[in-house]
Parts: sequence; C-alpha cells; structure tokens
Amino acid sequence: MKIKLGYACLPVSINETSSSMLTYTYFKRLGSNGYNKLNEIILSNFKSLKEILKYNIANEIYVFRITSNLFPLATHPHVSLDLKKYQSNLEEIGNIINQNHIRVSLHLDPYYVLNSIRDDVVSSTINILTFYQNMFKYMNIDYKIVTHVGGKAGGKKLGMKRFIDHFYLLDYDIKKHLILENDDKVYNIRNVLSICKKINIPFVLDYHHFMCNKNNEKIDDYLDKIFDTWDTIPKIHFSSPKSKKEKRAHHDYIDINMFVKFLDKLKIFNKDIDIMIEAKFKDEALFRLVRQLKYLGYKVEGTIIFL
DNA sequence: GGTCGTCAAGGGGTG
DNA sequence: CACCCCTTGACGACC
Repeated sequence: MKIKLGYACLPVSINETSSSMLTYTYFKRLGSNGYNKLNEIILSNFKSLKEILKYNIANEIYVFRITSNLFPLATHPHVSLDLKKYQSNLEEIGNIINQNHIRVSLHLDPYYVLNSIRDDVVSSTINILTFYQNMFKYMNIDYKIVTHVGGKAGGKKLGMKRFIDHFYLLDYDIKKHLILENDDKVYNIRNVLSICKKINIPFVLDYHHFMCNKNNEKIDDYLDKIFDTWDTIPKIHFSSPKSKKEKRAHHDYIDINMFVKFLDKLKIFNKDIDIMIEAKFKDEALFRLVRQLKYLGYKVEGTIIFL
C-alpha cells in the first residue's frame, strides 16, 4: 500500500504566497483603481501558485491543498469578478496539476457555514461553493472541497439535520465534490459518519480533531466505516498538538511517535491513502517527517510511504 | 523605520 | 451580554 503525504496551501521554504489579500475597505478606498488592484493581486497569486506547484513537483509532493483565497473578494456582493477573464490562467494551472497527477483539495474558510440558522450565511456559502465549482471547471481538474458540519444552534441533532437539508439545496456537481471533516469541539466522528452515510459523501478524518473531541469513541471501531464512505483514495488530515496546554493548536512539526502508531492502525487495511500533514512548518515538517520515517526503516520514495 | 491596530468573516466559549 | 479567540497579509497611523 502507498501513503501519499501532502501539506496545505503555502510552503515555508520558498517566498511565495498564492493568497495575497485585498480587503473590501481598501478596495473601496481605491475607487476606480480598485479593480486594477484586484486584477494585479489575482495575477500575482497565479504566478505564486505556479511556483508552488513547480516546487511541489520538484520535491515529489502529490497531495496538495489549494488556497481558498486565490481570488480575494471572490463573491463579495459589491464586487463583480469575471472568472472567465482568467480562463487561460486557470487552464494553465489545471494542466500542471493533471500532467503531474496532483490530488487537489480546497478547505472552505470557517466563515462559510452551510448549516447556519442565518439565511444570508447559507446563501453566501452556496455562492462561494458555486464560485469554486466554476473555478475548478475552468481548471478542468478533479478536486474535493472540505468543510465542517458547522454550528450547533438548537442542539447538535438539529445542526446535523440542517446540514443535510441545506446539502440537498446544492447543485449536483457541488454535492459530488463535497467531503466532510470531524471538528475538534462539536461534531465528533460518530456524528460525521452518520451524516456521510445518509447523504453518501466521503468522510475526511482529522485525527488531531478526533483526539480533541473523542467522546469516548475508539478510532479502531471507525476506520473501516470511514474508508467505506470513499469510492476513491481516502484522505486523512494529520497534525500534532502544540502543547499540553494548547491541545487544539497545531504544532510546528509532526510527533513521529504518534504518526508511526497511526500508520500501524492503517497498515491492516492494505489500501492506498492520502495524508494531509497540517503542521505550522508545512513542507519543512513534511520533509522532517520523511527523514524520521526513513531513519526508522520505513520505505519512502519522495514523500510516498510504501507499507 | 519599526511597531501596532485594522480589516473581514461565523460561531463556540468564557466570565 | 459583552467580549475574545481562531486566520491572514497588506496597509497606514503613530511614535
């Protein structure tokens, strides 16, 4: 079995950022020059994203989370952004991704909440999902969009029901690409599994969140059921706690002992899995993990572990 | 010229 | 009920 490792969005080793920002306040202050500035930032994000992809390929990293901020103010109600204008840039990015078989995901910003009790929040969430759908369509690539269940207004049971109800409002193509992750405070692996089974979408396990929000569950009782929600290669998020006091925050690096123990749990399934490494030091944490695994005698080529 | 506050967003959590 | 936290980098006010 092959375990492909990846990291999220922005490497620390090269000085590139594919998510330069533009706040609406600043956009407005620029007046007629606002759209020029916005265009400038988007083009610079494209340039950086290409550099980051090149860097990933050179380092044999084939699991990648693309920034959710490639287009600042993408769906802002007072900004009209014409995605078609960037069609050739998006195609170029998509070609690099396809030619190198990079598995791409995108994590919804935490301020988009599909199960919110506020209609405006639900519709802005649907708007951004539609935007990403179009963005990926122009890239012509396969992808997954990761989100959490959301708020718990009215209790968890109602929160889960709202997620399912609002999920059915989505376009077929968006539903097909949405995957659901357990969170570190509210919706645990049992909750997320039940939703995923009901609406038939993949469950992306976050092992760190599971450790923060265990609810007395044992991961061994769930791994097979979690994998069953995937008809492609399952994706798992892995990170280590910053400290005993700050359990929920991400550590700079990955705790090798925790990781090796987790690999032991995966081994028995004998199937290919992607693991997204979510450490503060991003690609550097990934490389350090690979070095440590090799030192322990694991067979690793590039960033792929052979078990 | 360096430091710090501001912007933007939703919701859980604290006191 | 009023804040604080999470996240991000550009910008500008201030000293």
